[in-house]
Amino acid sequence: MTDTKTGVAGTGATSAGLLRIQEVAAQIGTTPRSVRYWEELGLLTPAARSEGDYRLYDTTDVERLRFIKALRDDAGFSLAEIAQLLEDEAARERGHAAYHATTDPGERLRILGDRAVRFEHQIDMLRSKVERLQTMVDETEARLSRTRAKIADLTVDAGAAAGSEPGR
Amino acid sequence: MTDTKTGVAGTGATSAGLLRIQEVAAQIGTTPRSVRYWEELGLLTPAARSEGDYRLYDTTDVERLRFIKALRDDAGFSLAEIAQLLEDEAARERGHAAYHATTDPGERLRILGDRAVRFEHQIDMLRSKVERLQTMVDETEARLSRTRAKIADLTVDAGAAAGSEPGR
DNA sequence: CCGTACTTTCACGTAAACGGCAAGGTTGCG
DNA sequence: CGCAACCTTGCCGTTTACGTGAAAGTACGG
Repeated sequence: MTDTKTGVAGTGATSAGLLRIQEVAAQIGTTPRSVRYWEELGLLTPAARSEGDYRLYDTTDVERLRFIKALRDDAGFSLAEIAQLLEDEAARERGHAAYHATTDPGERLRILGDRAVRFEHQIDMLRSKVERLQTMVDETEARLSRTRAKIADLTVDAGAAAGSEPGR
Repeated sequence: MTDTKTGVAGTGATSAGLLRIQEVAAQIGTTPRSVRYWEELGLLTPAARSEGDYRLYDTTDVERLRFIKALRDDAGFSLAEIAQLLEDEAARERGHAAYHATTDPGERLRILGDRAVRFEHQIDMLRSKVERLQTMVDETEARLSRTRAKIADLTVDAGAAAGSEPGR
């Protein structure tokens, strides 16, 4: 029962922990077409290809795809904006390779510093969106409060006497 | 200098506090075309037309348009979703008229209750989006922390001796 | 080795959300 | 009343983010 992905034919991934496009698409809740399109826009690179040129994805790819989807669905960023944010991520990945390529502590510190700056940038973008959204929530809650106040007034009026018009 | 909107010809609005499409568009930061399109989708109704069929907007219209824009830009909702949320708002407006049309406290309570429910619905939608966004912020912050920890380690290493590889 | 399901690239189709233009009517200062 | 600037309703064009085949290759259990 742990084998949800195999379906009918194929073990899913050739032999390693690599998945084919349909499976990753299903895992993150999208379609193979979208994943290919995202790749076409430079949002990710399949990490590997099979003998017959099948796209093969590893866990970091899946994470990345999930992040993309979240940025699109939850944050409402356009793929172009996401491309900006992931240009950062891509640089980070390349930085990861460079990081292990060097032993120079100074170089490593520079790479890590860059990475931190990129994260801070992402956080800023997300936070500003959270704040604006929160403002909308607050405003709507204020309206709700006013409506509830009116309801309370009316309820009291109904319970007691029917005098003059209250908040008008 | 307080007359930013008039431009060259016209007082902007015929005589009352009503504005023409270009001015409201400018005020909320969009184009007349978009405003007309939003109207076409049923997101709002111009509230008034001039003698020559010019669209005329009042302050509540502007508020509504601002809300629409915020939902689109900040919350990232599609116009279709906004239409859903504003179907509520539209009902609210109609409810407003109905509210003043009746004197029956029971009827008024029902109308206010409906309004409150609509607001709650809107708040729920916005809040769930805030939460998902906040999760993304948290995750990114976690990564930032880890990166900073690495930096600290490296800095200590550099300041002291170069022993074995730390967190690896 | 065979059949079926999955995958590839190419290409065209589409819904959403407008942009832009045309042809004609409106406003309103001068 | 004249004319510049703005508005109206079409209507077609464009960008984004995919959907949907078509034609051909691949993976693999039987």
